[in-house]
Amino acid sequence: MGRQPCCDKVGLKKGPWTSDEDNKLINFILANGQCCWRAVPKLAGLLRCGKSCRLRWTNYLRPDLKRGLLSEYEEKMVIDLHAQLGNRWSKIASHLPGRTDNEIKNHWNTHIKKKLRKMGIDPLTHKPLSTIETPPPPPPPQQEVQVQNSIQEPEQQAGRQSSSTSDISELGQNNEPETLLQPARTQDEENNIGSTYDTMERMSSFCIDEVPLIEPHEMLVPGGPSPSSTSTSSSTSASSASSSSSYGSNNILDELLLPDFEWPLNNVDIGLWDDDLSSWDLLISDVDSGRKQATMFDPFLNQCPRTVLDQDYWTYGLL
DNA sequence: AAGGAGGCCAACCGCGAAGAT
DNA sequence: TATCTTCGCGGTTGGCCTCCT
Repeated sequence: MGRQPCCDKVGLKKGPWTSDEDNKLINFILANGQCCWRAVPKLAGLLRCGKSCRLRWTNYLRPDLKRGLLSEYEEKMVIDLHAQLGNRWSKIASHLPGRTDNEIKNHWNTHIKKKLRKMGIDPLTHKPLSTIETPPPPPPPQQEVQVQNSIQEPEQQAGRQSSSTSDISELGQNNEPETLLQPARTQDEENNIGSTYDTMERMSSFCIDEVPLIEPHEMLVPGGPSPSSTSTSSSTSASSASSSSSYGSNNILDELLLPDFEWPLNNVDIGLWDDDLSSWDLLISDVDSGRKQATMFDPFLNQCPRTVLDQDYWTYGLL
């Protein structure tokens, strides 16, 4: 059977996204949630294929994304996870809230690989490049246990960053060759890894990876809620937007007119794309504690379709 | 200051998996 | 069961940016 192209190539735009396209996509997804991606471009009024929209959203526009370089701790997690999972970037990314598989993949290829090689470690196998130079491995503790420790004691890890090299080396040496060369794992093993990193995921307490899926019949049709109305203060919150993007998408929040939505700027200064998510946490915890602050979001909550907003994780996640 | 080289990263491509018919 | 559709993943590419000469 012939495989159909993901979209009609004719007439569809490719290449860097413009801020206008970003706005359309953001507005559409904020208003409607994620539905079938194939339908998104049409409904959002974009000349892109659904795949492109999904990528743009997941890799760049999602509000929960962290921007900027991976921290030492995140980097170490990536290395540990890569040793266990191999090039399964999406799996690795799922353990690093706010990071995308693409981002991790890029970081791996551009930074970590080099770092490891510099340290004398083969980034593919996580074993020493030259076994001659390395001392015999210490009595092998369980690798999973080691990883678990590294996750459960982030502060300690940070405190002994200088020893991270040896940690990684040990990790590599402790790996059975077949484990290293066979990244594929059983479901049980993956669950194990998942539980291993639960702590990390809980630490974040903020993951809106799951923008609610909605049924097509629940979807609002373009251009979303009251496209004619203009946001009064969205640009204020955008003042701290990260500059990490190139290709004309910088400061998209400066231009982004979220539908009738005012960020609660009186109390919390939030940069949507700030590296520091503490403001988000503050916001979330405010909402969480008895939802006293729920009124902060009224303007937006009232404007969005119920199918989207009456789900707790959506409310907590995005707002 | 100009030009070249390499780094970096957003986006694209093609494949496989999973679900629907 | 076979075929089709859609989505997600991993590898790769293209082009901007920065550094070096």
